[in-house]
Amino acid sequence: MPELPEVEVVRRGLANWVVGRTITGVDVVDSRSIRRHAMGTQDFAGNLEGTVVQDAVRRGKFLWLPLAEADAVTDTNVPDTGEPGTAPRVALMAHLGMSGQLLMQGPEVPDEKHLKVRLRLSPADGMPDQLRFVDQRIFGGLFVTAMVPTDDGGPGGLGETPQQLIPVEAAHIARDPLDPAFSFDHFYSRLRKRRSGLKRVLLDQGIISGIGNIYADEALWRARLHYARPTETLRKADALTLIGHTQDVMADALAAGGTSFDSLYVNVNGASGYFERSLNAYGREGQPCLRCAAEGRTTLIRREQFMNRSSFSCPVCQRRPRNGRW
DNA sequence: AACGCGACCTGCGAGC
DNA sequence: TGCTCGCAGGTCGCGT
Repeated sequence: MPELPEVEVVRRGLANWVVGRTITGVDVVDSRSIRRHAMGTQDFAGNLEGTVVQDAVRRGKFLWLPLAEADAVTDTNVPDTGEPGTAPRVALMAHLGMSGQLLMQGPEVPDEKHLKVRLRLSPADGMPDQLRFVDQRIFGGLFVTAMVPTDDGGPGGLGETPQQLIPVEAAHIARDPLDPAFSFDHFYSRLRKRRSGLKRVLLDQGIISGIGNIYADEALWRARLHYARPTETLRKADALTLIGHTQDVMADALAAGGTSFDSLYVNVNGASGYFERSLNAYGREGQPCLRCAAEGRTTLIRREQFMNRSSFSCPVCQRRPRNGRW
């Protein structure tokens, strides 16, 4: 399932293959994949056809392509800017959800079983002319929306050009740990104002983005912290260590081309990731904690339900509180 | 404010 | 063999 490193891999692929090209046609094969586009299929296609892709930008797990010269946007998601004569800047937003893929394919490649949307692109030397959105579980999707000014300045995501605009639907998403504009102090102050469990905050995309269930467990394991640790007891040094580990684990995954568990996820060029072999906690229920093993203990990774999902951790390295004290 | 939960989906493996 | 059931996951929106 794509998390931040995988989405970044896709973003880079889009930057290479799609930026500068014109969208010449749109086939919506399954309208469920554009259900966040309130005005429906015709409006979706109409807003895309004839536009030029200007950039590929990411914030957390949201990914978007700013579009030049789109016709007037009629999407009701979009607030009126009130500026007469200036159409709002629009973007094609994408979220990969659980199983979404963006694939560059030539016309000779048969439609994928779970093909949902096909964008036809103007010809470009040596590049396939279709961008396909393929999604088995349909948690992801595409929609066209307007962009509004960011309130926190700085570059948006890891796009190569500074972004002053962000799609309204991504405006509530916090900076991610790989973002050059990520501020640890800002994150820590927000964390300390929360009265919640540590993992809950790690998964809250409004406080820190890009972390999903897998990397949350991995970072907590590396930092030797329990998922239910009350945020108000977390010292700054511990938080700093934790964030350092999220950055490490994501950077490792990015270097490896992204994680893939079940071959649902493929990057924009169609190559699977292979980082899953490096996981220390996630999915390792009943297997030895490798850190304990290195220290001569045999401890088995446990699985518990937390936030209605599985949490994997080491019962020795990542202790629960005793007498309520951490 | 914090949290739980249902809805949205499909495929897969376990159990009968 | 074929059925049902539970599970996997991210995000959003609603109820408490």
